[in-house]
Amino acid sequence: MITKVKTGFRKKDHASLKVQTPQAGPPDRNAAMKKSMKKKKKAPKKPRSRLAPGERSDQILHGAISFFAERGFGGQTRELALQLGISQGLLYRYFPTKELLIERIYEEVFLRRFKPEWDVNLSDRSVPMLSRLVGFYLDYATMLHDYEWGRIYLYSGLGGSSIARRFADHVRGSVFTRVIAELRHEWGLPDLAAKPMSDEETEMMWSLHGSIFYIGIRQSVYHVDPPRNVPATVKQIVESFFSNARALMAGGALARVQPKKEETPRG
Amino acid sequence: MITKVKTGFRKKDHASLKVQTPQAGPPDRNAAMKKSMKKKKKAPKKPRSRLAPGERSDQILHGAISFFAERGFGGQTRELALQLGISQGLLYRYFPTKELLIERIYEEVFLRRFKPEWDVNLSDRSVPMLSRLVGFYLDYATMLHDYEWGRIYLYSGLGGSSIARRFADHVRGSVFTRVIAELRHEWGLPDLAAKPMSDEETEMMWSLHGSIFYIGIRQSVYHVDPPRNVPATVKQIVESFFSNARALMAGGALARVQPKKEETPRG
DNA sequence: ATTATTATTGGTCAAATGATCAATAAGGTC
DNA sequence: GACCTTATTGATCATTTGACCAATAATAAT
Repeated sequence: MITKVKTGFRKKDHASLKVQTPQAGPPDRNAAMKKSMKKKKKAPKKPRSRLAPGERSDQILHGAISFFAERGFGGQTRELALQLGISQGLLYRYFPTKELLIERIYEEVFLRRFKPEWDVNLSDRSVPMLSRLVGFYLDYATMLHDYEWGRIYLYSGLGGSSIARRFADHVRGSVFTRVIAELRHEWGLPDLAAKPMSDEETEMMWSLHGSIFYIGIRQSVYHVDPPRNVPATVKQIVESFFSNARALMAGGALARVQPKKEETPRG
Repeated sequence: MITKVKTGFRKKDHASLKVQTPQAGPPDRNAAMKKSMKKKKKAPKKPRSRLAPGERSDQILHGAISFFAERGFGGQTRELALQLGISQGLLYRYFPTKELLIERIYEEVFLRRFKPEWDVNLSDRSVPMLSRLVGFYLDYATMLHDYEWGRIYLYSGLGGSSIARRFADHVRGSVFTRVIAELRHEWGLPDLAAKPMSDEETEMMWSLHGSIFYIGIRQSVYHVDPPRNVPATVKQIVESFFSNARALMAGGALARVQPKKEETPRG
């Protein structure tokens, strides 16, 4: 067996640790602790708490979401365990590898938070179009602006996980399509079956999505002050979108592509 | 000295390594190599290249930007060195710690790419306001849409570096202020000295910034297809902003705060 | 060519880190 | 209250990883 002596210090330590002065202070505190302390005053020896597997698993999962949202997926299992108040080994009883745990997090964060009623409400033509749009984005924004959701979404995308791409594709396929379909109907334009979504329409939607999501990014990533009144700001953005969209969709690509009668299949 | 025997395998290895079959093949290959192989056939023994300190330092810095943009700052110095084609130890001659290297990257990426002429051009009143605005954002967007810039900006923000926050503050203090000042002048509204930037104006600017930056994010983070024509899309976004801004600034907060007489200053 | 300078390498250290497991004890059952 | 099941712990392993350094060799100076 090897007696570890704790002599080396990484350069990093000098810079990042708050107070780590080699000279002065209790000399050789580490070695002293190793030898003398059998029962430590601190860490009041909390009794083992034994949870039902389901509960513990949930607790770990949600703790891990909060932990990895903060630290990124490079965060260490030991620290996660510490934050959860359990031993590190226990993590591996419920999640065989760190990677599997992360997969579960993706599932929980991305798949569980997309509400089916969004699609339904967006299509409810008994409600005025602008109200539907504002109502939807106000609710959708609560997901986009969620601290953990936003950070995990970015971390997963930066890390190259396909889940992020798939989520973006899903947004485009559901939200974008539904909104454009309803706007087309609202303004008496050809429906999507007759004329597929144009690049301009897609970009219009991305722009709307981006400006609303960015409200969350600037908070959760850059810690810049949020809008004084978030719902009012979202409403404002959606209203601006709505008023611009009409001109763009009616006079823009659609009008340019369809009529002209020389380019389209001859009659 | 301890003879390493390489018996254990991490779970991770089973999933990620391509071919690592313990049985079969040259037995005890590692130990064999240690003893027998002096000159290896592979790795054609490339001659040492000796660069001037300045050049090597630059090469490392730019290689590190590309490397960390891809892997995040958790990327390992060994792999960075491999990608650079130099030994890992050499990194430490030029950058005493990984942390210092990262600091230099921030400096290079954030401080060096903000062009002073942006501010000048935005204020050149001999050019029509909308042209100035479009021209500025087209150029500004090339920075915002740069793959490395975007990813490093996000990684630094997520990692908690204050540089990201400071950069955002700087954008607000320079770009936002300049644009609003010019728009106020353009439309005969009170200047910023008379009436400070309103929350609505600030949010309007964030919204514009967000939708343009998000074009970059969706590419560099989520690998979603970019707009067919990026400059045209940016131009479109700026034009929409411009047409909405007038109504918002004239009829919105400003009018409400300043004169309560008639909603709009003249009509 | 010979020598001096120093950029570069390869090997190594200590701590960090994902993973494993035998021993332990909490909580239910009878 | 004794017994049994198994959730939990703490120590430990093998590898990874930031950092360090003595030996080496590329280039300039003489």
